[in-house]
Amino acid sequence: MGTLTVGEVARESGVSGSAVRFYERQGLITAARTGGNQRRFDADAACRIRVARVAQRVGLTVNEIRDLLAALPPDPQLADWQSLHDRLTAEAERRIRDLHAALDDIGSGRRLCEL
Amino acid sequence: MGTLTVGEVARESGVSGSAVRFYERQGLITAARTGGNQRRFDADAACRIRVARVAQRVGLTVNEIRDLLAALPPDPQLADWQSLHDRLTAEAERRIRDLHAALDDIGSGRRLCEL
DNA sequence: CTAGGACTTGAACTAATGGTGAAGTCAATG
DNA sequence: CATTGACTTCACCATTAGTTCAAGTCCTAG
Repeated sequence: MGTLTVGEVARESGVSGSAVRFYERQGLITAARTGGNQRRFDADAACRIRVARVAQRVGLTVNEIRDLLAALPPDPQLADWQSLHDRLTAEAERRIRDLHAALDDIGSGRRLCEL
Repeated sequence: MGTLTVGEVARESGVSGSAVRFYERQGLITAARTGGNQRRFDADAACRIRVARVAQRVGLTVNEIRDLLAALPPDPQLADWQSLHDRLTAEAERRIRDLHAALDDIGSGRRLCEL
């Protein structure tokens, strides 16, 4: 039973209202509707958005974040957040490894550029 | 005195002809023109493009790569490529540090998500 | 000298990304 | 019961990195 409005979630998560609606359209968060068709969010919505913003810094797209958050059940427990954290961490580490691989390719400058 | 056509640079660098023209428009490479207005590239053009592609993997945009390559003189020497390499490496390392910072933020899961 | 493959331009198009804005509707309060 | 702020949808915007198209021009090998 959601109780939070778009504006409240926006304030709690630090993003704009239009972003909150955008994230709902993209499936990062879900909302119940009032009789007057307004969105009402659960307490974990702002939380999901905060995680999403960190995930964006890691370089995940909104689509990838949707998939990541899809693994999170409604009314998530500590262990659920923990496992999300682990998956995000793993992804960040994978991207760091990719950058190191690019660095190695740069290092082999001769292969990059025979003059 | 450029001698390479668009097609030759494309083959040597592994990108399409339209991409070669695109990179010229964006200032990543420069071309002389024949009497008949065709592009003729110097030997370092394919080289620049290979560097550009690695830079893209590092996450630089075409605009950023233009700025990076702007530091490379015409007829670049080994030391010029070396310094380019160093700047690109520094940029990659900066991005790796950003990812580590994001990882740290994830680590502070409690701050991310008070439930 | 001529055939045809490679080249020229500029504009339109693609496709993804991450939202924002306008016009109109709802709801809580004084 | 009217105001006002929050809400609604959907179309649109801007950026990024090219690709594609058409109509025409160049250049090189035979």
